[in-house]
Amino acid sequence: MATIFDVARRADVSVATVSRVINHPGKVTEKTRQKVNTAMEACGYVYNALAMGLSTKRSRTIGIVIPNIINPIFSESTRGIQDYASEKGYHVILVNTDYLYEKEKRLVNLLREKQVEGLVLTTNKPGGEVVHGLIKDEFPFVLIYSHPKHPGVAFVGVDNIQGGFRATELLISLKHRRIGMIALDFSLSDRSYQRWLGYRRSLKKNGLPYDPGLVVQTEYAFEKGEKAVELLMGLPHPPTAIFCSNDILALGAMKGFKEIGKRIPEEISIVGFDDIAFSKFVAPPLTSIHQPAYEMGWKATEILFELLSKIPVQASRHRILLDTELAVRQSCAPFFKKKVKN
Amino acid sequence: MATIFDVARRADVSVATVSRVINHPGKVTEKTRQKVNTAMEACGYVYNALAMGLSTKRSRTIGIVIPNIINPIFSESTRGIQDYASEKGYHVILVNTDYLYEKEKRLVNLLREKQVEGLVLTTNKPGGEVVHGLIKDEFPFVLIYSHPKHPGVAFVGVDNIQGGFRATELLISLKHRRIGMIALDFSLSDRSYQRWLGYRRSLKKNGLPYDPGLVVQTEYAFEKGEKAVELLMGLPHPPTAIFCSNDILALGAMKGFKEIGKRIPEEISIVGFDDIAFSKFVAPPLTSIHQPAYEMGWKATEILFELLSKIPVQASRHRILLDTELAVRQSCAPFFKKKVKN
DNA sequence: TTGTAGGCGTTATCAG
DNA sequence: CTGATAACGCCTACAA
Repeated sequence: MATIFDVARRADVSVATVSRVINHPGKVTEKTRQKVNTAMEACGYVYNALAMGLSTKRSRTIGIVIPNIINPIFSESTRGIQDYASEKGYHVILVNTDYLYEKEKRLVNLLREKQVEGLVLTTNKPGGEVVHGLIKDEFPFVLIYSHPKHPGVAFVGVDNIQGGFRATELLISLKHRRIGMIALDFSLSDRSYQRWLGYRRSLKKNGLPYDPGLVVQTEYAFEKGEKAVELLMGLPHPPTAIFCSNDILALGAMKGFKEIGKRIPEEISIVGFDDIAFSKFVAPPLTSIHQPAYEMGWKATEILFELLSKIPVQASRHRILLDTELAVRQSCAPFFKKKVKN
Repeated sequence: MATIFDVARRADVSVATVSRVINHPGKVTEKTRQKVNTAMEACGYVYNALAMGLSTKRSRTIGIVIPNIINPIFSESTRGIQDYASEKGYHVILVNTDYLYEKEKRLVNLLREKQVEGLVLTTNKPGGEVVHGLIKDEFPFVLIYSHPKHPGVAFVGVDNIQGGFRATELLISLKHRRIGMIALDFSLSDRSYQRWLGYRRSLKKNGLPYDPGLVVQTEYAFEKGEKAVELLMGLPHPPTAIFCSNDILALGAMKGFKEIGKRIPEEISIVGFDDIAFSKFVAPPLTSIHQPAYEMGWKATEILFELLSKIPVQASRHRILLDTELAVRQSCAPFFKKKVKN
């Protein structure tokens, strides 16, 4: 591969000059610039951004850590991150944790070894050692989706407790009294736990008893939502409505209900969380708590770049809480008490 | 930041030794290894993979070029790529072209500047200059989704012509005679063009006339599919069935039909292409041509690593055609001729 | 405006 | 088994 050196020789200038035409074309005569450019063409020169990174200690790369790119909510925020980063001339390295904290830990380290300048991090333990390590080393990062426990940490997200609360309020307003929840295992996702907190708060506010038997924690997959339905409907006193901590589980649950012949929303109401683009197309259209994922990614990256610029900004500007919206669709209906057989 | 040098000083060994315990721990005494490891701990050493890349000329990074990570078909293949790469200790840099060739060209260059060792490329012009440039420079890459014109180029994909053919055959077997197509603009996507070829082939085989008015080329977006419906249904002699070149357009089209009160499949049949995970959940479940996207990504990366290993393999092993499958669901129904009013 | 030379953090070769 | 040292390709004072 041709290097800056080869180009220099060919153009009969110094490497410094070549470097200049690359980085500060203004600081070079038109004539020499031309010479250098044609020399570059001639030897098929390809700039080596690695060497640049080593030399300047700026890789122009950031890392994105998410649970799983397959989940549309994460592809949306990823796209938001990429679009902002790319405007700044940065690239992204993308890794998936599959909600596994050990993997998250390992990947964050690998990303740091790759010299990413900063991280947009979706963590499963906002108070965990990954975040603490980053803080200790003053490594630039911004959390998305989860709220950091630590006050100085930048983040962009929605109020998950409030989201869970809203979802449940809707169901209760529809006269449902036995409301189940299918949640991502709390050990896997802090967001899921928060949403459950909101669910409980709503129950409490409305004087409804909390029945732990109505909450099933599971893993991330359509099938898991499906399975959860079996479990829930096998109960002696099954729920008439279900809140799912994400849309994937909700879709799985819907499938599960259809399979056992339960009609949605006549016999069972469902509300999801995330409001991925597809939720409005499913049958019936899924009621869900909307998160502005693209915007979250974009904003997070905006903040990350502020952090990188090292010009100090008030920490308050680094904690952004976007609004969730309740997207009401046809997967929920009022509950009518059936006649009780004697 | 602590470097290998700091560690060496602290452990009272040479940098060479430190490097050894990192890369070939076997070639070092247990004792010195311990010394070095504790020294690394002590100064919070973080390995610099950039420097390694410069020195070894291996960045342990590959590039992924796709139109848009938002499209689930691409997140699936991306995940397949990532999973294989990560098994080999590689990371990926992901970029979106938005089906824009200029962008593709620019991004491929940037990726090469970042010294990615290879590329898994989704191109819009398999015979274009991007691919040719790569070939000329003997840069390792494998194409996915599209078929290269050039014989030596590695690729993994499905037979798009056959896919389009199958979709259309299904519709024809259901007695449809006016079959429209909503396609991604051929200038944007070579796949779309191929699928159209298959569509035409099927028409021809069945002795149906080809009506260009029934084919609308558009951009990638739900709304574009929706718009296309207006256009098609405004025709004096509108279609009774529609083949869409991808599921996103199909979902948009379905929405469009619902909005004008056309029932699917009773009044209009629809078949898509890609069979993304969500297509089975929509209303009605979408008939679609299934592409094994995850597997395509995985296989493509497998091949890429063979290419990287420089051990020569038969080119034939580098051209993989996976099977499409026709996933028949409820968005298609037989066409019954309506009574003609006199 | 242009050139010289040292440094960025690793690896790898070659001695010891 | 360990150490010294020259690359790797680029950037950036500092000089000229």
